[in-house]
Amino acid sequence: MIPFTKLEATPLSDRISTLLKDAIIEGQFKAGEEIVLTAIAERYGVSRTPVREAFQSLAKDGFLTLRMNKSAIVVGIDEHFLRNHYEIRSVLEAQAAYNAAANGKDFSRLQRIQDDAEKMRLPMSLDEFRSYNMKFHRCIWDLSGNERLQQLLSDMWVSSYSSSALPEIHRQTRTFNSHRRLINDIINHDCDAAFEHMKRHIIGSLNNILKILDEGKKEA
Amino acid sequence: MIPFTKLEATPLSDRISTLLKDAIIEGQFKAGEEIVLTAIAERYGVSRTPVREAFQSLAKDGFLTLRMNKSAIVVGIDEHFLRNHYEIRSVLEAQAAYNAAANGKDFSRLQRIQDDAEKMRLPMSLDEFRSYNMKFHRCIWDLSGNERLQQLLSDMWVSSYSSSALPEIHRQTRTFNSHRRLINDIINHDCDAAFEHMKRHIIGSLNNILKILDEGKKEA
DNA sequence: TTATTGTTTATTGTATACAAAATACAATGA
DNA sequence: TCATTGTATTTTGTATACAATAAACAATAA
Repeated sequence: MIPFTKLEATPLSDRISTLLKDAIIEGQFKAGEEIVLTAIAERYGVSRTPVREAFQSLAKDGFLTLRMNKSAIVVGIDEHFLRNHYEIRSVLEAQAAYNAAANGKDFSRLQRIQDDAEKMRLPMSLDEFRSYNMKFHRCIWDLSGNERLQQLLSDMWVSSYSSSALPEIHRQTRTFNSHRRLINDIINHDCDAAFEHMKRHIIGSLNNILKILDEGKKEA
Repeated sequence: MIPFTKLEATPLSDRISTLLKDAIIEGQFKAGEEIVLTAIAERYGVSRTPVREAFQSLAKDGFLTLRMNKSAIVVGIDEHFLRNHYEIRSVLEAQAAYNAAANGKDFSRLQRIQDDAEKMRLPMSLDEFRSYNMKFHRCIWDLSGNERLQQLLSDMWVSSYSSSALPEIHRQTRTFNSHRRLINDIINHDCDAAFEHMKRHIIGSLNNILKILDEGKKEA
C-alpha cells in the first residue's frame, strides 16, 4: 500500500467539546455561569445535536454540570477543582508508571523521547515542550498495558493548564530531572519507586500551577 | 414543606445506557460483536437520538468502542478487561479512603452503616448486601471531599459483577472484617493504612470474581 | 396587597428528515 | 476468471421539527 496517512474526519461533537473545554479552562466563562445550548449552537453555526453531545462529554469529564430541562452550568476552574483534578491524575499516572515498571519490556521509545528532547537547546518553545511532555507521558500510558487507564488519562490531559509555567528554563530542567529519574525507576522495574516518584511529579506540577495562579491573583 | 420526595424523570439516554451496560456486563452481547444503533433504538421503541447519547456515554466508560460512520463494538468483559477495570478502581477507591482518613471529621454515618449491617442475620440477601456495600463505599467517597473522584467511581460501579460471589456467608463475614478494618484506619486518620487496605480490599474482590469466572469456565 | 392560577416565552428532550459515508453486490471489461 | 467500477442498500452524522418542561409575568380572587 502507498504510504498515505488516512485523513480522518472528526465528528463535530468532538471538535466542539475541545473548543468548549479550552474556553472553560482559559476562563472565558465565569464559574457557575449558565451556558445555553442553543446559544452555543448558533455561535458555532451548527445544529444543537452535536453541541448537546459535546455538553454530555464535558459533563462526564467534570467541566460542566447538566441539569434536566435546564441550562448547563460551567464548573469553575478554581483551586478546589485543580486539587481534585490533580489528585486523581496523580494517582492514575502513578499507577501507569507502576505498571510500566512491572510489565514493560521495550523501553527504547521512552529513552529516545527523552534523549531527543535533551539534545535541544533550552529553553524550548512552549509548543516544543508541550509536545515532548505529552509524548513522554503517553509513552508511559502505553507501557502500562491498561487501555482504559490510557483513555481516562487522555481525557484528563489539559495542556493549557501548565501554559504559563513552562517557558522558564529552570522549570524545564527540573522536569527533565524528574523524567530521567522516572525512566530509571521504570527500566529497573522498581514499581514502587516509579509510583511514588510519578505521584510526586504530578503533585509538583499542581503546586506550580497553584503558585502561578496565586501570583496572578496578587497582581490583579 | 410537606415531606414529598421529588419524583424525578430521568432522560431516556440514561435509562438506556444503564440497560445496555447491564446487558453487556451480563454477557448478552458477544465480545467484539457489532451493535447497531438503529436496531437498539427499535428494540427499545425510542428514537436514535437518546440511544446515540447512551452509546457515547458507554464509550466514555469503556464498555463500547465507537467508530466513525460504523457500528459500535462491544468490549468483551473478559479477564483482561476486569483486571484493567479493577486496577483503576482500586487505586481510586484507595485515594478516596486516604482522603477520608486525612480530611474526614464526622464518621458517625460510616459507623452507623456498618453497625446496622452487622445487626442483621447472615447471610443477607443479595439485594441487602449490595445495598449495604454500596452505601459503605459511597460514604467513603463522600468523606473524600473530591466530587470528581466520586463521579468517576460512581460511573465505574457495576454491582452485578459481584452478583454470583456474595451470597456465601463466609464471603460476607470476610467483607465485614475488611470494612471494619478500613473504618478503623479512617477514624484513626491513618491515611497510608487506609490507602493500602482499600487497595487490597478491591483487588481481593477482583480475585474473587476471577475465581468465580474460572470455575464457570471449567463447568462449561 | 398577596397568594394563587393562567398564559406566554425560552429552553431542553425526543423524534424525524435529510445528507454523507461505508458496505455489498452486480455489471463490465480485460 | 478476476479485478475494477458503478449502483443500491444500510448505517451513521447532522439538521430540523415537534413535544414537554421551566421560568417569567400577567391576571384574578381573597
